[in-house]
Amino acid sequence: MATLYDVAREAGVSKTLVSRTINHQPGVSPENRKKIEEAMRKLQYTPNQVARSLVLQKTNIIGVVLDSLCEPYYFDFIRGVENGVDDTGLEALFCSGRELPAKKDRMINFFSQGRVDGIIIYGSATDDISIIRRLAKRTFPFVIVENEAHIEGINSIVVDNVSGGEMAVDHLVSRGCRNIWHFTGDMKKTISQSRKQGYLNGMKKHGLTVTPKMIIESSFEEMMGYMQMKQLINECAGNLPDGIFFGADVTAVGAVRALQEAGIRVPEQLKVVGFDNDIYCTAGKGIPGLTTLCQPLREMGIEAVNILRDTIQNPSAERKNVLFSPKLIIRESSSNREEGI
Amino acid sequence: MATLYDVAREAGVSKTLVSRTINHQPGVSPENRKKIEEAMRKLQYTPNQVARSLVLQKTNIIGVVLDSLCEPYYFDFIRGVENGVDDTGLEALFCSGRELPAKKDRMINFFSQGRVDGIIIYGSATDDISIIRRLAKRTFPFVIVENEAHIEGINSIVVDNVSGGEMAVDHLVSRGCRNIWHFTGDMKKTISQSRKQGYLNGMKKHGLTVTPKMIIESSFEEMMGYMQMKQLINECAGNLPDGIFFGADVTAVGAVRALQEAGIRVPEQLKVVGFDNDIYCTAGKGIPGLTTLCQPLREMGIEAVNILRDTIQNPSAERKNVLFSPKLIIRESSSNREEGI
DNA sequence: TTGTAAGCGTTATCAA
DNA sequence: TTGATAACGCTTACAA
Repeated sequence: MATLYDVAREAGVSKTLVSRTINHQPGVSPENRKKIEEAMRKLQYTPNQVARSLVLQKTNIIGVVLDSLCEPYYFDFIRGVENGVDDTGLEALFCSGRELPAKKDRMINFFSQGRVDGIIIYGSATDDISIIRRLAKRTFPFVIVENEAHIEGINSIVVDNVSGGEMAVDHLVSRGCRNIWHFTGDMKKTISQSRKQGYLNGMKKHGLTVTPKMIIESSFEEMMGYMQMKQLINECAGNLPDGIFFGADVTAVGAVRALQEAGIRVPEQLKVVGFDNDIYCTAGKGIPGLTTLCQPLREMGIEAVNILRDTIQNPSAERKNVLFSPKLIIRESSSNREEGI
Repeated sequence: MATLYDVAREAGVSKTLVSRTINHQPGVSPENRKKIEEAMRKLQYTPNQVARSLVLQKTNIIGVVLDSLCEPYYFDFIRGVENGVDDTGLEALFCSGRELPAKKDRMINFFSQGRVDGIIIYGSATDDISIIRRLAKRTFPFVIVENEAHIEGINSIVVDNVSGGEMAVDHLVSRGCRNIWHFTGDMKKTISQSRKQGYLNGMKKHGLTVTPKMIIESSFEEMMGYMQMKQLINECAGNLPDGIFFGADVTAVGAVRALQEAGIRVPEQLKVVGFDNDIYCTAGKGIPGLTTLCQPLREMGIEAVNILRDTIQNPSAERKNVLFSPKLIIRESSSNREEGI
């Protein structure tokens, strides 16, 4: 690979002039500029960005660490990040922690050793919190998204999952439900904990009592929702709830399938609210449209980039904590058909 | 950010010893090693990998450029790449060209300016070929995947799409079809061109004539398949084919939906073969299991990493061209129910 | 307009 | 075992 020095020699000028030519700076005579451009072409010169990053002390890259790159759930967030860097001169590079805390730690370290100007860390695993805490001790710019880690002095973007849970209960109550149960998400994620808290708050607000059996600890897997619902149908026979709030759409989809198989009609006998507006997991599944809480993931991706840019530009500026509100999307799974709603 | 020099000063030793300590090299007395480690901790020292990359002339990164990061189709390939770099000391960083040739060009340039040791370029757009040709003129290590670009002296990994098309026709013929039509994929992708060629080869082999109306130029969109099939049903009324080979599952899914709506039974009246084994687009769609040609995308991802590692290690070695075979997966959409197959 | 030289944060060679 | 010192490929005062 030809270097800037090679070009200078070939063109018979100093490195300074070549550097200026590359960077479209003034102070090069037209003749020399032409000679240099010719030399660059002849030698197939490409500037070495690593050397450039070293002297400029910036890479113009932001690193994005997700839990997985093989999960449609992240698509909107990824799009947001991609749109966020558009026309900023930055590029976003993505990698995944593959749902393993050690791997995520590794990727965060990888990036933070000067390889990028800042990091976006997506995910809400409680295991991540110590990793984040460690990173927070340094001055490296980063922003966490989704994790309600409650760490002082770091950038964060979260959805108000507690109020989302409350909204779900409010909605079910408004549709006439009184016996509302909750399937949690994976409780090792802070979002699941908050959504559960929202459920509890909502129930309390409406004067509805919650007993332990009304809360089913589930996960973010369709099969889990299916199996647990199936078991519930067996165990509770005639004592099923009239409404269920699921910590995630994917769980709801599995559970609704179990209900359908058992001949229990949704929403007539049991109303359902999910979380995430996960169109990939609901599309074409032959289940009623799922009422759900939608997170503005694309906007969050854009905002993550913006916040990070601010911190990179002004590292001593105060960190930001942004709270987005989920939006209730009402569909068939919670409708009152008999009332024509 | 503290530098190696800061650590050396703090520990009262030379940079050499600090460097050796970081890299776990011999030649440091235990006392000094301890002092240095303490200083590193105290200063929260993190080695600057950009500086390291500059002097070592390698980054230990491989860049992966996809057409999109928001497309489940790539999941298996991504997994393959992730598995491929495991335990190699390399990391894979992903980005997307967002289906725009200019953007893809930009990302390839971005990577190839010394920011990574090698690039995996996925996609078969004909627009990409000039980009690749340009990159091929340089010595930068890369491997293209999927694109049958027929460029000398570069690494490539492709699936034998021609033979895939032939296999599809063979299979339909073996199931009694004689009037077999073809919905192409996006014809701006080389894979679509090859699959069409395979269809033509197969038809010829079996002595079946192909007229222009039997080939429908389609795309990789479900809606496109749906609309075109609908139109075909209107136009051809009683003259529909008895078998269709689709250049992609996603198109097939749309078309089958149109057939179902028109009361045309698959596979009884019309047998269908797709391409890609795209479980995300077929799952739970309430259509019969789709007979399809499966590409070993995960293996291809692993192989891409391996080939790239070889080229990085030995840049003067001959480039490799690897051909994977698609595998026919027989499902209900092409079954002979009356014969009990 | 031009070129010299210092420096970015590392590694590595070579004396001491 | 140590520590100068010269790279790596670039940018940027500063001087000419």
